[in-house]
Amino acid sequence: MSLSTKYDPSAVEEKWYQYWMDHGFFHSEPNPDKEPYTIVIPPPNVTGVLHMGHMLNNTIQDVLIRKARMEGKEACWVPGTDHASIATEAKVVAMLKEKGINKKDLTREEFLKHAWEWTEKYGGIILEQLKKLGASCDWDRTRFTMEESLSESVIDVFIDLHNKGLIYRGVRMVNWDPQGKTALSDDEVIHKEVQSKLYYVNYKIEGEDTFVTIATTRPETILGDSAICINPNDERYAHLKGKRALVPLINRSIPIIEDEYVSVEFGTGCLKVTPAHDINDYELGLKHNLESIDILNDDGTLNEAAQMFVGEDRFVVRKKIAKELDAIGQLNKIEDYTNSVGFSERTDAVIEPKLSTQWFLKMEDITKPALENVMNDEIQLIPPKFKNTYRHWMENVHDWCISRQLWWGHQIPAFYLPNGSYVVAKTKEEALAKAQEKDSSITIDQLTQDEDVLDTWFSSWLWPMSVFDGLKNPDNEDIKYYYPTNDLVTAPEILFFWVARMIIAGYEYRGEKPFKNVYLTGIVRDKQRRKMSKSLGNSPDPLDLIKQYGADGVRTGMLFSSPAGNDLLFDEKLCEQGRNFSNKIWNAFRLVQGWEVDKNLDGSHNATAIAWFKSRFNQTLAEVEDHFTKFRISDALMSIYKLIWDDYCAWYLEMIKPEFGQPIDAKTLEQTIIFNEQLMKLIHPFMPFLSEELWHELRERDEKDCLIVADWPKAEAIDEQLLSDAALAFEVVTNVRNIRNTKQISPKEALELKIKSGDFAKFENYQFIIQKLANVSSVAQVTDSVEGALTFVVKADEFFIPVSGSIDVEKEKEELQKELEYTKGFLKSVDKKLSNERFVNNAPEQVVAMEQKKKADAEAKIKVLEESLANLG
RNA sequence: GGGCGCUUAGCUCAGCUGGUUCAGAGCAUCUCGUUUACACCGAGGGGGUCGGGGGUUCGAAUCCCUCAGCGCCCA
Repeated sequence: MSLSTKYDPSAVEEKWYQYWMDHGFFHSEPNPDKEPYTIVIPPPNVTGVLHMGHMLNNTIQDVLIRKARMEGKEACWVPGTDHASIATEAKVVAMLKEKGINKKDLTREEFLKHAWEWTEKYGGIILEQLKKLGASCDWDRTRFTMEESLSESVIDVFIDLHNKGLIYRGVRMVNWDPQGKTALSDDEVIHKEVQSKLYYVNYKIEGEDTFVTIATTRPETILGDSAICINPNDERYAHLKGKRALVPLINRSIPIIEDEYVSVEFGTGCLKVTPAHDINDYELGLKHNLESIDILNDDGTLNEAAQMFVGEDRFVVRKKIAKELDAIGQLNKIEDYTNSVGFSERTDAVIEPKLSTQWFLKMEDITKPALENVMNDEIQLIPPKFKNTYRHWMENVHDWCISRQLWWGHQIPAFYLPNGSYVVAKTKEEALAKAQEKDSSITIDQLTQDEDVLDTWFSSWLWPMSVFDGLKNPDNEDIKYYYPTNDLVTAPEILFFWVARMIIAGYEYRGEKPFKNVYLTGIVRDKQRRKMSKSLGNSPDPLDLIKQYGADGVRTGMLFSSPAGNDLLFDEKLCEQGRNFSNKIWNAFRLVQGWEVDKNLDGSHNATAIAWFKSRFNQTLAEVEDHFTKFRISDALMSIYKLIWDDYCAWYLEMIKPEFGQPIDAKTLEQTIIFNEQLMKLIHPFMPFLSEELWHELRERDEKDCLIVADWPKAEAIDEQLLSDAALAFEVVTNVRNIRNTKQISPKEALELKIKSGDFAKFENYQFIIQKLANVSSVAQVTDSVEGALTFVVKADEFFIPVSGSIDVEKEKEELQKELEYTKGFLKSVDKKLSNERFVNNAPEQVVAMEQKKKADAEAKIKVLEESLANLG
């Protein structure tokens, strides 16, 4: 045997991936004779490198697409990347900074040139890494959200929605990063518990000589106060109703308003309201019609509106103002206090809630079909528990803030006229025409385009359509054939950001869902349940893992424990298990490959083994299909794992294996090779490389005869009787092995087996198998108990193994007695059920019949056990 | 504070609309084994009052209530 005892993935993975690519097996074209099966990849960020989350996500997609391809569908997996405005811009800014270039010193065009260079250099890395994993994407269809065609679609959609009156400009509180000078989305803000101080400040009541004390963590915002708020039910402050107070230091007169929002317990139970600098205060401000006084510049320094400390940083001012308040006797006290403060994910600056004008999309009506069609399962979320979460979000949806203060992205196609009004148009020329309708004297130089870009999600929500050019060219062959796509595999974290919005866009622009099923994977965590992250350094490098365990090993490792929607606690041991499995398959192949054929041999003794495995295979195949329809990918893998390891290797191959060095008959070998091929088909979606390698080792093949495009097996009839008879025979084998183990009899020592059974015929087909697997020299029927033998009982049959030495009669009796007692106890419980009239009357017939069978079996067994005991004396 | 979800063997998890798929799987563990495909292996074994309590039912891991612990989302 020339092949190594260990499977070496590195030798085959590269080879087959290249082969598949060279032969165009990943490529798909619309084919009316075939059913389409489409997946669009959740486009990873161009800034990204492959992490464990991608590994899981893309392994699942590859499993689905490979299975569909084998099933004869026109399988199309569209890959691509996402331009990721904020992340990419931050990377490029940092890169420029290292080169000593400040973004501020660049024009927009200059900056974008750098950004494109960066993207071209690094943007494709993650897709290259996916190839190592084995991802069978149609690389000819690779898309990028910023490429021309997709960008045009984004702009068209903006214009269209604006024309429909769904896009508007409005003021909103955003998370402002004063260092990055941009608004951040909520998920780019990291909240940390911080040790800070609670300042108790006295506000003078206007026209009186009294004070009211208010606690705040941010005394610098006092300068932007526009009201004081008390709880109308708070009797302590009832005397303040309808009065006014004076803002300390600047003596601005502000109203004292009443709102139940104020917590009576917190602080002093009295709240200062700064609508421009706190989201809750902003809401209060809207409700009570208060003035918003924005006292901060974009860089976090105070502006003219603050009247004091103009140009100084917010944190410097915080200290100074405390001193000043103290000096004039209006600082009551300072307490230590722990609160949650938001920090920018990118710059680590403290986030400033800030009012600004942004673009919004009205969500109320446009979301209706998206909600309805998930609720009625037209689109299925897997697992379905996410339906609730989805509904909750959709029913409470806020308008979508779609503008970002960045340059990298799709620039908003709005053009401002000198008078501050604006027109929305695809180009500056079109904008001019529209502007001139308003004012014929406008020239093109007087138009300025909005500086901001659109939220990245505003392009990725079109992804399932735009990758097929379905927006610009809605009747093209691709979109008609591939849309709606079949399955989307993504993380629950972006159910709203992305999935929901794709559904919205799908119905808005094609009147049709973008996909049928949404498979939500879990988050990959480490053994301590911590999310894997770069900053924690707890994530293994996927490419290292692939080197160590092989792509097949890592793929199966990821899938061994990843039920839909549940987090995956990653452990390298899982990859090790995957690698061991690869090796097991490899060695099973080595065994078969090493057999010589003797054409004169009669293999009829293997007929039972072959028939059994056939049924077992089909039984498992049915199970696997069932798991797949429910997206139980882990379970499908586990079924195949057990079929290969337990049924094929441990049972089947052991049954048919010739004596060492002996040849095998042609028929058995051929059948075994067929089985091996069938198994490679089943495992191929999970372990594409090893299975393809063995596919070609098992037989000489034509150039295009590859497993990746082989036919997926079709389930055939299962012989249930055969399977249950075999299970019985296996139980006999296990019992004999167990006796060897407990009695310390060497596996090399052949034993005799005598069976006392009312139905010996059922063992006849299995005689050969039992002999071989249990190392039994003969299987014989007896009518009487055998003296001086070890015994065991299976069902109602008694088995004897005569042994040469003396046997410990007492110990044998003890064991039989134990089993007898257990069976009697079992019978008692069954009897109890059956004697319960209400059970017999109410339970379904089937259940009652089952109980009656249990009773009969138990009684038969008891009889045999009692006889055995009697025989032992 | 509002909403959703989880708790089953040492670990990770199955267990659909109550009844042989009912107490399961994989891993880990223990015993034995350098047999001739594989020690990245083989054979065999042990291990759980299904988070606690209560209820509905002939029958509950499964349905209802309640308590405890944990997690996530929104504010």
